[in-house]
Amino acid sequence: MTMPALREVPSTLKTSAIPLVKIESLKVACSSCNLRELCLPVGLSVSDLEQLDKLVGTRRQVLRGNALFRSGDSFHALYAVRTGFFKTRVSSEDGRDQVTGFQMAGELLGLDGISTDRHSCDAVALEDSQVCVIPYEQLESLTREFSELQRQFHKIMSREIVRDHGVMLLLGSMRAEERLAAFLLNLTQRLQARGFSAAALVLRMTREEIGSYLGLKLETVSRTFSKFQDDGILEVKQRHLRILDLPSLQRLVNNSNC
Amino acid sequence: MTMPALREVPSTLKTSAIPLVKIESLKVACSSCNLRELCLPVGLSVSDLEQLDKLVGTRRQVLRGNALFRSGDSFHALYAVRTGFFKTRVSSEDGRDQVTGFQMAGELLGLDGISTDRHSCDAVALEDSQVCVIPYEQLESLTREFSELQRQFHKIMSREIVRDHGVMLLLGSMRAEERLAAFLLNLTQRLQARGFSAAALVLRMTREEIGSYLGLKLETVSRTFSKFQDDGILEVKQRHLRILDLPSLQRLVNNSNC
DNA sequence: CAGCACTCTTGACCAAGATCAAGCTTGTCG
DNA sequence: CGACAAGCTTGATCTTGGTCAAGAGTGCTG
Repeated sequence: MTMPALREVPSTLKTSAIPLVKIESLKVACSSCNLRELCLPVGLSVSDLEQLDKLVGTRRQVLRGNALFRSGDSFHALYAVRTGFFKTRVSSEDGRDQVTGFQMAGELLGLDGISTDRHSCDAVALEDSQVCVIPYEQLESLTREFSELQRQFHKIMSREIVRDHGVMLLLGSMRAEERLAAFLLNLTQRLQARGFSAAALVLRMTREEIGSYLGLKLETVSRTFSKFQDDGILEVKQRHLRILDLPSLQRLVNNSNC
Repeated sequence: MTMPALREVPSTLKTSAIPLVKIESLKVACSSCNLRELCLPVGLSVSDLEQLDKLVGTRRQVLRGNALFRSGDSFHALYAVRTGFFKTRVSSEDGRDQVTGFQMAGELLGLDGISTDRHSCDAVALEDSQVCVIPYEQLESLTREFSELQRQFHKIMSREIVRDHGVMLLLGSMRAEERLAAFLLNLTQRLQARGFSAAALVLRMTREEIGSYLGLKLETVSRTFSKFQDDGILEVKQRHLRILDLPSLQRLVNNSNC
C-alpha cells in the first residue's frame, strides 16, 4: 500500500475555498449503511432510522490534507466519517498545536462547534475521506421528536467528554512508553470494532502527529517504537505495525509502575 | 479565614452511605436564582424558566471531603453547583488519579454519566457545598418540549468538550510556568464572572490537586508559586493569592517562547 | 532517472521537572 | 497548652524526555 507524502494544503485553499464535492449519487441511507452499529443510528428503531435517513442527505469528500472545517468557521453541521481518517487539533494564540483526536469510520466530528456556533478546532483529513453531513438545526428538531435519537445523541456527546478525560489522564500522569502503549491499544480496539485485524495495522498519521496527541516529541515516539520493537512487543516498518505481544502492551498501561 | 485540613472521608462512608441532606426548605427557584445568568437557565425565556423551576426541585448538601458521586455510581441526575467548590477526578486501574476539573457556582456536574448510565469520575466537594439536583430523565423530556432549553443544554455539553481540548493543549504542550499561569488566569476569570475580585483569591484546593490537574508534582507547583512571587507577579501566602502583575501572567501564557 | 521533499531513525548532549529528604507553618484536638 | 497531622517550602540529586544534528528511506515530480 502506498503512502505518499502528506503536504498540507495552504490555509487559503482549504474549506470553503475548495469546491465542495457533494456526492448525492452515491447516497447511502443510514438505515442501510454498514456503519449503523457504530455511528449515530446505534439503537434506533426502524421508524426512527427512516427519519434519520431524511436528515442525512448529502455527503462530502475531503481530500488528504484538506480541512473539513477550521477553527473560526461558522458551525452548521456535524459530520459522520463514512470512509477515511481525520485528525482534530486545537491551536494556541502563539501557534502551538495540539492534536486532540483521530477519527475513523462511524465517528462524529464537529461537536465543538455547538457551544459558540463556531468551530474551535480544525478537522483535517489524513487520507482521502468521505463524511455524511448532518445539518445541526435539523438534527436538533429531530431529536425533539424522537427520544431514542435524542438519547443516542446525548450519549455520543457524553462519551466524547469521557474520552477527553481519559486523554487528560494519559497526558497528566503517564510516561512515554505507557502513553504510546495506551494509544496503540485504543487504535487496535477501534479498528477491531470495525472488523479489522487486531494484530496488524497501518498508521494513518505521522510520528509528529502521534507525538502531538500524546504530548511527546516525534523523536521520543520514534525511539519508543524502536524500543517496543527491540523488546519483541511490536514489529515496526515505517507506518506498518504488527503487534507481537499484546499482553505486554496491556501490562505497560495497567501495571505501569511494576 | 480558616482553612482546616481536608481529610478525605473513607470511600465506604461516601455517597450513598451518607444520609443525603435534602434542603427543600431553602428552595430557590431557577427563575429567581442569582446564578441564572451563569447556569443552565442562560438565555431562557420567562415561560421556559418556569418549566425549569418544576424540574429542579431538590437541593443536596455535600460536606467538605465527601463525594457527590463516584465512578461506578449509577447515573440519575446532573448537578448544578449552587454554593461551594468541587473537583472531579478520574482514576486508572493501577490507582493513579487525574483531576479533570474544578467546578464553582453555576457550573454543571455529572455529564460524564450520560454515556453509560454510570458515572466515570468522582466529584468531591473541596468545601461545604450545595448543589441543585436536576433529574436527568425529566431534563431530557423537558428539552424535547422547549427548544431553547435544549439548545442551552447542548451548548453546555459542547462547552465542556471545548474546555477539555484546552486542558489537553495545556497538558500536551505547555511548560510548568505556563500551565500554572493559565490555570490562575482561568480561575480569576471565572471568579470575576461571579462578582469576585480579579486580583485576590483564596485557593480551595491543595498544591497536590493543582499539580494533578496540571500534570505536575506538588513540589513543582510550590516552586513555581515561589518563582512567581520572586518575580513580583504574585503574592503567595499559603492559599491566599494576590495577583500583582496580570500582564506578565498573560504574557506567560501567550508568548511563552519569547 | 535525478533531485527533492518529507518522514523517520539514531546518537550525543542538555534541561525541566521528578524524586528524595528535611524542616517549617498552620490548624486541630485531646 | 502541647502534640500531632496536613500541607507547604526548599535544597540536592537524578531521570526522562527534549533538543540539536546527521543521515537514511521513500515516493513524488520535473
